[in-house]
Amino acid sequence: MPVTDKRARLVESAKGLFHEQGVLATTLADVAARAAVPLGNVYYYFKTKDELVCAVIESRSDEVRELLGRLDQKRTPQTRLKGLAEQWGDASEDVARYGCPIGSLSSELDKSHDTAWSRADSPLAILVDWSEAQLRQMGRRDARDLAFSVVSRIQGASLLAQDFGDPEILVREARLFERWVDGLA
Amino acid sequence: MPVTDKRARLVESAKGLFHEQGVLATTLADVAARAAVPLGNVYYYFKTKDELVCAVIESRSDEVRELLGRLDQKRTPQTRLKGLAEQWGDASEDVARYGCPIGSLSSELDKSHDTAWSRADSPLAILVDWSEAQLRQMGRRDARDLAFSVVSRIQGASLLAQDFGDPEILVREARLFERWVDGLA
DNA sequence: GTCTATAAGATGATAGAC
DNA sequence: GTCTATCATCTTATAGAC
Repeated sequence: MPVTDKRARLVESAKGLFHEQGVLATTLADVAARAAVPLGNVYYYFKTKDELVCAVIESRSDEVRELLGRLDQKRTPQTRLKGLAEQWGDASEDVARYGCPIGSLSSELDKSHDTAWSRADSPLAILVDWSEAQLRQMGRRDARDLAFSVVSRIQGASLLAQDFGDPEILVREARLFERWVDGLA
Repeated sequence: MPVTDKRARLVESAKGLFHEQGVLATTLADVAARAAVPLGNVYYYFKTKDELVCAVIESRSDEVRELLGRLDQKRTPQTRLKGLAEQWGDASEDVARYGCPIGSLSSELDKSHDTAWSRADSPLAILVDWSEAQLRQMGRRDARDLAFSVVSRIQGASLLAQDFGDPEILVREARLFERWVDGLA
């Protein structure tokens, strides 16, 4: 399974289309077309559509880890947590149009019990674990519960922003979130 | 378009299957089978699959209005809001398995821009409006923003409970939510 | 109103030439 | 490694008998 340019292009294409249209609504012909790869050639890189889905999940997880790595540069756990919410606020236009790239992906895939994608390394789980670490550094005993709360609010706000088609919902919730973090001390 | 027993059975069947498998993953053959109605007969009641989807959305909206009507019996806006979160806590097993029936439905349909279902009467919008009314009765100037926060938290927790396959996440978030409502006063 | 049979089109996947 | 052509299947939707 060589890592060629075409393979990367296919994953990138699928990532975008899965976000915009959903996984089930996206055909391999769509993916191939956007990547400028002939349909039949897709099967050289991915034996099945499920395999392509797995590759997309992995890629999303990598993105999340990269983002968290950048946030880790910030000095305090409080600013790091606020930086997380800020990220969704910055992407609010995109999220309002198509939903959160990782939330909507997880939501759709969790329905099909194809155990191909294990829950262990879900992108959402990475976010929760990281948030828990920040809250623990802040001395919170209930770090785990609060971590779920953190990701909950971001994901819920993303869903509403999408449903109402209004990016401002996400921006306002990010602001409320910042105040909440300040209140934790 | 007569309202027969069969029509009701088809809507009920679709409602369940859309929740368990998603809208796109559910075929009209599935819906017909669960409703014990021959496939061809489905088209007497619904000209297209989209029409059936609209009927399901309407039915979900009715369910929400019914729930909120029951909660309106409670004495204070605080207990009414807590009653809302309690509802999701009670259904946590189901939500952890298949996601929130209205959240996952909205999330999936918001991707397909088929304007067949107007955003005006989305079940989520009904929840937000009602929450806003409660918060306004509590004297909050920022009632609208907080209302989005209320529904956000419930929806976000539902998504995480589904992704982690753990109903307790929803129960714990409901508990945190109750404390938050008490702190608003 | 009800149901069977089937048309029409799309989609995942494969065979095999180059 | 790459691509064309195509198969097999599934799914929405319709035609038309009862």
